[in-house]
Amino acid sequence: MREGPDITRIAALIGDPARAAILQALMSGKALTAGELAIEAGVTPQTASGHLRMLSEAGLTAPRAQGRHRYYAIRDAEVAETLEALSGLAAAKGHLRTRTGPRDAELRAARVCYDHLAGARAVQIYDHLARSGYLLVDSDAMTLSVDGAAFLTDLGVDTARPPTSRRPLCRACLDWSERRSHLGGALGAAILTRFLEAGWARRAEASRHVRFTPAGTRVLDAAFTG
Amino acid sequence: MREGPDITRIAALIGDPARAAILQALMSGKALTAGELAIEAGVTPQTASGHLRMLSEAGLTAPRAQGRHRYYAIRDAEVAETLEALSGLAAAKGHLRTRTGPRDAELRAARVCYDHLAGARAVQIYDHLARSGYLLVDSDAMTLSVDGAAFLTDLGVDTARPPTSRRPLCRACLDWSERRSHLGGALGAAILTRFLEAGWARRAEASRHVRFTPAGTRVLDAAFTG
DNA sequence: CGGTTGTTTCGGCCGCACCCGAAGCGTTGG
DNA sequence: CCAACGCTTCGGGTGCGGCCGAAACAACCG
Repeated sequence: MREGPDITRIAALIGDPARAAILQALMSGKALTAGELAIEAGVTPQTASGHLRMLSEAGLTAPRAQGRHRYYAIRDAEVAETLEALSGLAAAKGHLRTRTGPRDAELRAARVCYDHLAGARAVQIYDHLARSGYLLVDSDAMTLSVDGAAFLTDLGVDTARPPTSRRPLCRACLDWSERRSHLGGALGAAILTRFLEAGWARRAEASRHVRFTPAGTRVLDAAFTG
Repeated sequence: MREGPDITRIAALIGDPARAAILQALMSGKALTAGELAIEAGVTPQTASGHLRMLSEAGLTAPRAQGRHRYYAIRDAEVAETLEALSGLAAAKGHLRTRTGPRDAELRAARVCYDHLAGARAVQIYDHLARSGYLLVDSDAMTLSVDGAAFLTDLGVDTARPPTSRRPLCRACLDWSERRSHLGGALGAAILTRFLEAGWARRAEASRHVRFTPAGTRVLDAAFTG
C-alpha cells in the first residue's frame, strides 16, 4: 500500500539515542558546534559528525561553517514543532521518568522552544493576549490587533515582521507540558528576544530552561494577568 | 543532560518500516486483525505479532480480542495527531516520492485521519464553519455556537457529545497535505460518521482514501461554500 | 611554517533487533 | 473431539547500523 509520505526515514533518524540527544540539545534554539553536541550525546566527535551529516541531509538540521568550527542548528520551526509533538506523546505515554526531579519542574515552568517561549509562563502570555482581544484567533491564522501591537510595542517588543521571511507572524504551537497552545512564529520569537534583552529572563547555560528575574516576574504579573 | 520526556523510544518504534506500515494502515481508523496487518507490512504473522506487542506496550495501539481474531487500532487521537505531524515533516523534507501517482492526489483531496476527515475537503468544511461563525475559535479550545449546532443538526450530524468521553468536542488537527487545520475531536468524528451513513461519501477498501459521491459533492458545495 | 585544535572520512568490529521456522495455545466449526 | 484457523511464544540466523581508532583536512596561532 504505502500511502502518504514516508514517515520511516525521519522517525528512524529521531529514534536513535545519540541523534535524539543532539536534537533535544538543539531545541534550546542555540547553534552548537559538532564537538559540543558530541559531548551532549555522549559519543566521540567522529560519531557525532556522522549523525549530523545524516540529520542535515534529511533536512532536520542546518550546518553553518564559521572558522574552524561548524555550528549546527534546528533547520526550521516545522522541525521544532514536530519534535514538540513527539515530546507530548512521549510525556503522555512514556513511563514516567523514574525521578522527575527539579529539572523537570523548571522545564514545565518556562523553557525555550526553538526560538520562542514555552511552558506555563508562555501559556500565560498567550492566554492573556487572546483574552484581551490583542490576538485575534481566526479560522486558521492568528493576527495581532492594532491594540495588541500597541500593547506589545509599549513593552518594547518589536512587532514589525521582517519582510524577508515567509514565516507567519503568529502561530499556535502545542505545548507538551501544558497540553495547550502557546505563541510561536515570528512574534513569539520577538517576545522572547525582548524578555532576554530587557533582563526580565535569563537562559540557563546548557539547558532549555529559562529563569525569570524578579523584574521579569513583576512585568509578567503586571502586564499579563487577567 | 537528558531534558524533558524521552522521545527516543517512541520515535524508534515508529522508525521501523514494518511498524510504520502497520501504523499508517491503522490511520484509516479501522481496527485490523494481526494477520491483515502482517500482509500490509509485508512480514510474516509472527513478526507482526511481535511488533504489535511492542506498539501496544508503548501505548500506541490498543488490542481487542474478538473470537479467534485479535483486532488492533490506534490507541487515541493524540497518537494519530503525532503521526500526522510526522507525515507533515516527511512530506516537507522527504525527497519527493519518485512517482506521486494518482493515489497521492486522492489522499490529498479527502482521507480519513483516525476517525475524522482530512485533506482539502476537510479543510473546506472547517473553513466554512469558522467563517460563518458556527465554530467559535477561542484562545485555546473551540466551541460550537448555537447557530452552528443548528446548522449541523439540520444536516443530520449528531452534535450531542457523548458524556462518557473526556474527549474535547472540537479540536484543530494539523493537515499534512494542506498544511492547515481541519476539524478533529468528537465533532469531526460525528461529521465523518454522518457523511458515510448518508451515502455522501464512501471509504476505499484498504486505504485511507475517501471518495465523495455525486450527492455528497452536491451537499458539500451547497452547504459548505462561501 | 610546524603545532594545535576542531571536524570529517575511512575501515573494521560488534551488538542489537528484525526476521522467519517450528512449536504451543485458544477459538471456532464440523 | 479432532481438525482447521488465527495468533502468539521461542530459538537461532543474519544483516544493518552505531561506535570507535586511526588518519586525512582545514583553520587559527605562535
